[in-house]
Amino acid sequence: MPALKYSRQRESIKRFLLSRYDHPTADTIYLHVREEFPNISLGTVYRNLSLLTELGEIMKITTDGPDRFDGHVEPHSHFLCRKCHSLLDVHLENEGSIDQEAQKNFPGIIDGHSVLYYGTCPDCSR
Amino acid sequence: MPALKYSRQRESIKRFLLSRYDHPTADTIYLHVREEFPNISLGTVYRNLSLLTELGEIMKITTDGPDRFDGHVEPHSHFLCRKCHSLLDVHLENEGSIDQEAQKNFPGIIDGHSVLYYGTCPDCSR
DNA sequence: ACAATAATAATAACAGTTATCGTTTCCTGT
DNA sequence: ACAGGAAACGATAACTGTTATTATTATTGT
Repeated sequence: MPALKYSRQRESIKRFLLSRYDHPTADTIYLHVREEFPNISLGTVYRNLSLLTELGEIMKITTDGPDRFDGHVEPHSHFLCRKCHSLLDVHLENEGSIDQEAQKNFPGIIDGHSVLYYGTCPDCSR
Repeated sequence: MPALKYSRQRESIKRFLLSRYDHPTADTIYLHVREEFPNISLGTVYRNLSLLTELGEIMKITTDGPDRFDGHVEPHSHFLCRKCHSLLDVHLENEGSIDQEAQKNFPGIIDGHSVLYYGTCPDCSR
């Protein structure tokens, strides 16, 4: 693995994700960071999102449609609105014990999980 | 919505999924069904997988990489091996109460969920 | 058997993402 | 401060998985 080297673009991507709670897509991130770095490339955004995900500094959320990214890595779950496709945070009381619970009925080694809820978000349900 | 009309190809796809517990991808399904229908098209496979999913007769599992399909629709969760990418079933004791649990801390309407566990499968952990 | 229409096979188009490659930026040692 | 090496960049091509298009075939109701 090559030595990590600072980049202003990566810094900016991470700052943006930390300021947001709506789990933007790579494209949304690209459009935003472009205001600070007008000729950043979409490839740079993807490369840094992968790198930051590997480093554990951000979290990638795979759903139907494009991947979404979260700068807040404390364990929590997500909710996807079937109508407007907004992705919201859900904080479970037992987030920490989910793996052990499943481990009881499973012969392999469980070291993580992701939970995605579906339904209608507050805005769409009125 | 147009009236549903029988097709032998769709029947075959569903039969295959019911016989399997390894959650094959569209491509795997295509390769298999081709033994019975040598000139079935990959598009036909995708179209029928979407249709069967909408009808609730099968279940689509979105992960990193290609979508995978499950002919067994009783509520249950899944485990993805980080090493060999095999996808296995996990049966939780409280599968039915997961939505209500999360509903306590969430202002929208939750009507479903999907849980994906990560780790090392029995085969890979030795 | 016939007409209506859903489903098909073949293939093009598409979305999201990853890879390539020549140039720029960052870092380290002098 | 400067130079050399390597990581990161921007531009763009390539790739993967999936959906859309269209002319033909299969299914269904009369």
